[in-house]
Amino acid sequence: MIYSIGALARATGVKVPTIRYYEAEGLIDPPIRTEGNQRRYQERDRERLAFIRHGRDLGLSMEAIRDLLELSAHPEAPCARVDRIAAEQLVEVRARIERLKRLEGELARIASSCDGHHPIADCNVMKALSDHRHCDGDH
Amino acid sequence: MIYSIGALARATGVKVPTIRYYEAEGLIDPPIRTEGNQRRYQERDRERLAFIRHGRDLGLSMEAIRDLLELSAHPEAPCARVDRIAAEQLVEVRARIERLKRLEGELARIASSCDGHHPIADCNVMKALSDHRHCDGDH
DNA sequence: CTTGAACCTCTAGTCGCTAGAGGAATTACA
DNA sequence: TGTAATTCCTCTAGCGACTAGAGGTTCAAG
Repeated sequence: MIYSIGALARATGVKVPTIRYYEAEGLIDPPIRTEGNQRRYQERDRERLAFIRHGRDLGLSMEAIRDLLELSAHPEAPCARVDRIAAEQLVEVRARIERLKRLEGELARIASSCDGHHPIADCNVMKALSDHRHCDGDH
Repeated sequence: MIYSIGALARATGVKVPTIRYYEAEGLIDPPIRTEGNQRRYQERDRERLAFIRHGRDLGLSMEAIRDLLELSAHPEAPCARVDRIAAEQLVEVRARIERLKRLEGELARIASSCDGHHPIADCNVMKALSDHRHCDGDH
């Protein structure tokens, strides 16, 4: 199976300019070209791009993905670093969730105190934003 | 109370270059200057900056904050738009939490399947990243 | 063979800051 | 009052991870 850049984009869900960007950043190899200078990709390019996409969706940085791709080139090495990258990401995701939950609580409190009908001068949303003392969070 | 830019930074938790950036972006007014061209802020500048900071901490975009500041200049208008901005933000925050929770689940599954001791070729983390079929999420 | 979609490169813009250079003003202390 | 440390000034450039657009070329279908 041979893909044009657009076909590859459809097959992986990565947009065309993003594919070119990944190539420029060295995450994927420059593919072969047609006589007319257009990119043509193969199955293994599609697999690599799917790997990248999945990692990005999981919140991995391009840096982390670059590391993983580098590691995958040495399949005989122990996978301790692979494990660590995943674990670090998990810690970060959990922290983000915690933080967002605190924000959710405060936003819910703020938003529910407003019926949208009184003048701005009396609006509790505005008051809440002006005055941080009501918050329990540490933001 | 008069603040130098550094004192204002300490008082609000907004970093010095960020204050200058907000000024350049028109979120805060250019303050008065000393003879030697240094910025000097007053209480109301501090309040406005605290408002901005609080909004940013709640995840509001600079755009949304700009809108709110604009609205606050018309304290007699009804606060329906204020309410809508807060409600929209709440919806977004909840969506972000949902999404992150799905990622957390997948990352936990991936990370727990790896003890860090086997070769990369056999690593489940790498396999999971290469192959999206095991995921239940829609990412 | 023509037409229209998809492709090419290149530059610049997005958001919300952050870092650094190179120099001037202010403040604290002797 | 002198001087040294700190803070301040402007300006430009960089970050991550793309996205948009201009202006031109190639490909594939009919």
